[in-house]
Amino acid sequence: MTVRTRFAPSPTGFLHIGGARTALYCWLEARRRGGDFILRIEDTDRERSTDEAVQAIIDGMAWLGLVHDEGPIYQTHRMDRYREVAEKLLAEGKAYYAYETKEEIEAMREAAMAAGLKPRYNGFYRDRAEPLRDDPNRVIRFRNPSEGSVVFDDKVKGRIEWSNTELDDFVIFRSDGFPTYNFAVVVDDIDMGITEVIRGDDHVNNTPRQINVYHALGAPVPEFAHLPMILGPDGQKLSKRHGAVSVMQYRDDGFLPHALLNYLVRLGWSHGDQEIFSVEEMTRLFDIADVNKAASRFDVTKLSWLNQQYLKNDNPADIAAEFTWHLQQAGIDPSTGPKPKDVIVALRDRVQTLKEMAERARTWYAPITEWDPKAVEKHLRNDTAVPVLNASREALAALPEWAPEAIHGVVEAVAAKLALGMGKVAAPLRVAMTGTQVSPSIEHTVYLAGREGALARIDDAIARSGA
RNA sequence: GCUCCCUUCGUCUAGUGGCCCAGGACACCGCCCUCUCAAGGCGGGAACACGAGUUCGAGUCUCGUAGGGAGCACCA
Repeated sequence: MTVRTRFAPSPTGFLHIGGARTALYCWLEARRRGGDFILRIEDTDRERSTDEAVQAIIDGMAWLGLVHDEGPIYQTHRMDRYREVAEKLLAEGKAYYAYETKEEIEAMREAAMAAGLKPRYNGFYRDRAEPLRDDPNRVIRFRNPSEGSVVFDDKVKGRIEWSNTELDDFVIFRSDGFPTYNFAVVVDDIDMGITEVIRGDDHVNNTPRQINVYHALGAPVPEFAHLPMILGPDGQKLSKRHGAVSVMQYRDDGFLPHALLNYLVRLGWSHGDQEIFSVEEMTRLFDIADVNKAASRFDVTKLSWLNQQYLKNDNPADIAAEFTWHLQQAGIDPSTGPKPKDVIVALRDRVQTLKEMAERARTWYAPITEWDPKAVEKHLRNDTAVPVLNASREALAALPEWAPEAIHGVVEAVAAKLALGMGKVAAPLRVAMTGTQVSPSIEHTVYLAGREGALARIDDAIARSGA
């Protein structure tokens, strides 16, 4: 039987970090085992579900490259099917109608709590052969086994046993005619042939009752794998106050999709001491059974390190498009300066995100507007600055080929000619090119300014030297 | 309250009874390299929650304690 996994978010917001990891694990498990990955939208909560959220989830997954093989399948399109299955259960006596009001149920819960028991439905209508009647409070409840226990072997948590006496006859169809989650998921997972249910561990408690529904329906029970939560850096539940929780926010902040994927795959899973995994390696090495049981914390610092690893090792041409997008986001017109891929080569050892890179690249796409007074004072207004600038200008103007290596040769030649150290030559040039004391290596800094730009900036710097 | 789950350096983790007076990575500190800033190299400090037990031997198995989490809806 082919493996089939699914990612089943409810469309009530953007795709967040936790959901993305769940989707990643589902996707990887399907890929490694040659199976299918299905996207299902759990939109039966009419109050909170929105079309924008559906789109946001699809966009987030597309950016990450987590493509589904089937779907999206919408639960709201399957109402007739849920009804049909509920009718079947009713006919077989595996479910029954109940008529308590919400207030009565609430009173029941409170009484149980007061008695030190867990709040459960008391089964009032369970064995009462009352004729069907119309009632605004009519719901359908599942007839849960009253004895024995449910045992399942969770792929990440291990063996879990649950006594049926802990479970009550839960509602499978609400009075408003909509199915409830615990019922709809089972019907969906059966119909879609899901073999591995991979989801957040906030669902472990639901699993035993769902397994009972599988049994009632005579369907094979799938494998379950419950993933531990991803916490914020402070160990608290991840939320907006921790900063970015939306996957798309990470794109906006300058992270590469595969860097995020790499970070996420290592959060709760490992393969020996390996830290860097290409997507291809992940699909080969990842095994849901190797996932850790304990929750983990989200650490942007390590994500940033990983992001830089990819910035440094990817082919610049491959990330040029993503970088160009960031230039535009920063209000920079890429056509007014050097080729993005050249900028990447110069800056990738110096920044951790594409957003930072775009910011630092600004100096080559527009005239210098701010001169650091300290830089001007220290490196332009001294005895050697003007001679260095003049000699450099002359050599640069005569350079046959405008390339970093050639420019490096010019800097060395000027240093030799004036009997100065490299630093004495690079510093004034750096200030001339950027107005600051910090930039990539001097040959790249000059190169990126372009010949015309570099000569003009040198002239400007000489003017500012006070000479 | 009840049920279930979790617990190795600050963080992510390796570890499946002897290879562990616990390894890697991020972060941090120091040194080296160096045209600035980085990147890189080398080195350093830093953890088995606690207590019993099983065993010749426990981070690894069992029980308990403490701490943390999840769920207990006509929400998913």
